[in-house]
Amino acid sequence: MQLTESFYLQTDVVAIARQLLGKVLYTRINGELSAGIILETEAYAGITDKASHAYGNRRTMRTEIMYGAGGYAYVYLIYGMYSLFNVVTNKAGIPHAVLIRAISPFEGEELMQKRNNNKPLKYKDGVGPGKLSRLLGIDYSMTGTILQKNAQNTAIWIEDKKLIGPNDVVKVGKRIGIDYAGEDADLPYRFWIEDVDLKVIRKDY
DNA sequence: CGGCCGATCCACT
DNA sequence: GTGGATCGGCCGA
Repeated sequence: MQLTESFYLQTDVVAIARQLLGKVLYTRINGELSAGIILETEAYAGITDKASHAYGNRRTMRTEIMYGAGGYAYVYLIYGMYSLFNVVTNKAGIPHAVLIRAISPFEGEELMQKRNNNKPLKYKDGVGPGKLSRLLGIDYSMTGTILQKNAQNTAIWIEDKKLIGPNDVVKVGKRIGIDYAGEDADLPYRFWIEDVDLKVIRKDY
């Protein structure tokens, strides 16, 4: 049920990005649980990918976590105010990662509403990499967290709850906001669910 | 609904 | 000193 180390150690980051659709991303922050169904992802293929922070084998303190083994969180701050959550993949030494771009609230909705300025949750509130981090309580200080449920007060992990139905269609397209990446900006590394069955779960939003 | 633009701060040069 | 894997408010249509 919980995704194990071997899932994250797979070598095809694009395939992993696709497989993460429909999985459930959990956070327990200071003991409080919340979770969302992953609706949109992007693959970042390491040193050969001009859109990746690790392009050209660039190693800095910020990107170092991507050079470790898969199964850890790479979280970074952008535009001074948004924490973007990535899943590190592949074996140690290969800095691949998957950016999670959208979720649909699944568990802990009252808590997420509190994090949403106490405004009732709408579908759009989980769509966008900065927004889903806010709903789940993820911030950039959590970079390096292992993606396994454990006894800690604060943890991040992903479960497969078999939520994908026969009518859920996976769409593929270019990644967002990476115009600087030249020809790599056109790679079909973004995946999202054009959902039919999943809509049942989020019909209240 | 689409385009424009300011917010805000850390890592990197 | 610079600029970003974004967001939301404002504007006009």
